[in-house]
Amino acid sequence: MIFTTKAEYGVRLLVELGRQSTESPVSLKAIAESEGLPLAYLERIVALLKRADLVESTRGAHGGYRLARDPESVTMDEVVLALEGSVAPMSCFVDETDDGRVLCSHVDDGEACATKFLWLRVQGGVIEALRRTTLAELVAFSAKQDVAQKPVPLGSALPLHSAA
Amino acid sequence: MIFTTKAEYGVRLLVELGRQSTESPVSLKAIAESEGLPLAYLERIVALLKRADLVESTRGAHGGYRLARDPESVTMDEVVLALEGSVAPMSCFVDETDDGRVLCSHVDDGEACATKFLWLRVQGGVIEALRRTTLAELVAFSAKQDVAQKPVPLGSALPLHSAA
DNA sequence: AGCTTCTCCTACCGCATTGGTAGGATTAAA
DNA sequence: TTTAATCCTACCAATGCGGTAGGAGAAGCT
Repeated sequence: MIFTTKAEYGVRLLVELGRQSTESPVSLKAIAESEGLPLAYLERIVALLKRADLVESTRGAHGGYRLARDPESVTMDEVVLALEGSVAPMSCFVDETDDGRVLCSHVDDGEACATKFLWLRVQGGVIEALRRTTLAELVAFSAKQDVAQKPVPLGSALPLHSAA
Repeated sequence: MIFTTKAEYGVRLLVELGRQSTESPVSLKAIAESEGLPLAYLERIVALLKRADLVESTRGAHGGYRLARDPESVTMDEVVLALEGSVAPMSCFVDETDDGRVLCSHVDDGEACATKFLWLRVQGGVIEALRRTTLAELVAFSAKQDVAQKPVPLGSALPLHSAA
């Protein structure tokens, strides 16, 4: 498995926030219910997103979370990096640099480490695929599917994602 | 972590076999010693490669393994697929098709699954990176590094990779 | 003030997988 | 018939993952 549920849930959470175009914060409880995810676990996940300045929070009653940046500018490589800690193909890719691109730890082995050459290629493929996907794209995709699958009465006052 | 040590060790094993251009089989013990890997564990890994017809074996004394195909024709996507079982970005990618390209299990969810869209992209990036890397390329890379780092007397009759 | 609704924080826990070991059975060369 | 190798299966410790529990602070509402 490349990613864990932290990435899955975290991205779902961001998409859900992106669908709320309003600037009023959305509570985790609402998201957890609408996505069917455990609230306590989501709390830990959203903390990772906040630490990376991808979401902002307001505490107290009627508080919640909202996106900290324009969805167009949020690329999935930073999102996944914030959630998973690194995008490492192999356990020897532990010494991460600042960027998320990491280097194999046994660079100066006697053995030439042909595998490192391969894993770097794989890592490049993953990061490139993530980098060219923006949050805005995912939000648009999600909205499109919504309309296609279940046409929802627009303009309703639903508590969450009214397909608008 | 994208891959486990099964992929690491398995690829190393194939590269080592590829360096032995002779048609006489190489024992696992020799490879385990030269690569510093546990023999018993390598046995289980090479079984995966054999099941995928990537290596051939001869039993008994002076037996061992050799490549079953031309290294030029062996691409890393089949290798990793044989070793890891699948290249799945997320746990919902379990229903594998014949090809290794797998489909998300909740295709027909009410929720549009924007994440599936993302993970498919990532999976495509990984598979593409693997597919355009051949075993021959890795063998050549390994040999090049060898020469660059420690020039070896060629034509010797050592039992295993004469860099030792 | 006090209650409620949130975010926030930390410790804990069952479970599956991973990486590795042990021990033997089979095959074939010397 | 000994020896060197592949093969096969069961076992095991450690790790990480997904999830739970139980709060402590912050802000709105009455």
